[in-house]
Amino acid sequence: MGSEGHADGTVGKALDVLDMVASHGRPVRFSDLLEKSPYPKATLYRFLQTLTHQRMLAFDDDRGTYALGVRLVRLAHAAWAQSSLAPLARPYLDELAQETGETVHLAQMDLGQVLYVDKRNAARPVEMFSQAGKVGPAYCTGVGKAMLAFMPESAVESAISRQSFHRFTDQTLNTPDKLRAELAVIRVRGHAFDREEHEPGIICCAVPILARSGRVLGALSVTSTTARSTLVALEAQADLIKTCAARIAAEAESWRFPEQE
Amino acid sequence: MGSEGHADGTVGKALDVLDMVASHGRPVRFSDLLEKSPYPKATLYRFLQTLTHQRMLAFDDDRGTYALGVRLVRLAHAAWAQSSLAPLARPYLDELAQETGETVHLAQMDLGQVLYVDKRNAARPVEMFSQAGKVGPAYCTGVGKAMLAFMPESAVESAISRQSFHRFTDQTLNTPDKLRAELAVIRVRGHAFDREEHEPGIICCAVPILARSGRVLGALSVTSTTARSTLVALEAQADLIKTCAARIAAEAESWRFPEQE
DNA sequence: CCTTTGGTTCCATTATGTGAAACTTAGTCT
DNA sequence: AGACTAAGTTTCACATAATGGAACCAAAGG
Repeated sequence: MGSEGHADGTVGKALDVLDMVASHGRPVRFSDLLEKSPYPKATLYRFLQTLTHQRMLAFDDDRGTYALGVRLVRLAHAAWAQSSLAPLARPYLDELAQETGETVHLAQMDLGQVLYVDKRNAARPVEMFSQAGKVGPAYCTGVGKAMLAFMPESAVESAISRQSFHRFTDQTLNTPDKLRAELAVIRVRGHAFDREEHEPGIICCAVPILARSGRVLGALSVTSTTARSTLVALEAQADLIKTCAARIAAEAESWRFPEQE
Repeated sequence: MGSEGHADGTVGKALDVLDMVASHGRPVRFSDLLEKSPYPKATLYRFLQTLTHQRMLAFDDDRGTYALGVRLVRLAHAAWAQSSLAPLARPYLDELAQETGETVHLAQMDLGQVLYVDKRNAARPVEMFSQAGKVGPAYCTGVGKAMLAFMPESAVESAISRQSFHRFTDQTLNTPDKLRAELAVIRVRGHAFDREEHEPGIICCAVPILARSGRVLGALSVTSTTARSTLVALEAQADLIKTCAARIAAEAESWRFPEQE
């Protein structure tokens, strides 16, 4: 949903419109947007024109609908490629997936939500935007809790205030207090579990990726199913995952200026 | 780079700045951008502030550099998911990759360039340049030529005028006329080859994905290496690829309104 | 033929963006 | 240290560009 407070300036509003189109999920007509938007007809119209002209949106002539444009996919590729974490973590993910034989996720925190930036699937070798770019809840995923546990107090509270605490399964930590207690445990243990808290049958073990300064760069997880593995078995891999995370962190740290020209 | 004519309005300029950051490839300092940009200091500064505040850019405090922000990755996921082609083509790509045992690409045309929107790796993975969101030249790739061959005259000429005709290999079609001649052949034959025109040792066979109206929706290709296969062997798969493309087209066509609410 | 719904254009008003210049650091040289 | 320079940030008078109510147009429906 939109309404993230104050959309500064014209660009802010335009991007807000972009988000509205995105959140609609499928191509959307002018009048549908008009209802959702706080902007008057003419204003919204102009934004859509501009964004379409800029290829951030694509207008389908036949159906009269707007959808997100290809320019975004281009930009996102660049964003992914020049992000500090994902590209350099690639070989490490490969290795970890190899060693564990399970699905591996790399995630970052974005505005209180978990943003998956890369993935290795046990079965399916290469997945792309179908998976990278996906967002998920922070309070009931391994990676989410791993990151929260090591973030500064203020950031954690801000993130907590953004959680829905929807009860996905009966294992879901559905109150701020339960979550805070869990985070304390994770902090000393060094790794987080997902005990079927988000999806029944899905379990995982996750660790944070920490810079030397202590700042949370992201998180790394190994996911399995109750049919195939157990929490105990996953915990046995915890050190392996931690080592991997440490190596990614080290690499990220040492990546100071690959020298220009 | 840049200079795509008229950056309409404030949003246009802001997006222009976004592209400048993207095209730089790695995190960029204010002064570097200042040099490249046509905007005066204060103006550029304000844009960067706004974009950063909107999380379209991320500012690295330690290094004082700007990079593309995570919001883009989110948006791109949505763009990919609601695009008409890529999500519904997924199972077909899986199948084609399975059947051929080779690398499969799905691409669309964007502003005279090839935009790869999905990919399946060969069982024996060949490390190549392409990934979703990546762009490539149209005049020397199989998918590019396949699409051009079936686009309306005016669109083709507009695209041709945007090509660099850089000679990547000695097989590269390096003039508009050579390309036009090749397109005519492709048009009757129904499929395009890449005869190591972009990368030495890399060959492919590509077909367009056409709507019933004749409009080009995208292209599909099977790629291999000269070490492992030949053009003749690839051509033997042409019908298979065409069938696959036809099925994707049919699905795209029938996808009229999955009915709302 | 008249009405409604959905989309596009006009244009006076005013908010917003603009950019030269002044200012504040942080860094370098002597 | 002190003086100089480069890099980044803020100010402010001004003009441009965004705003949105209202008028307009085009299909669909009665």
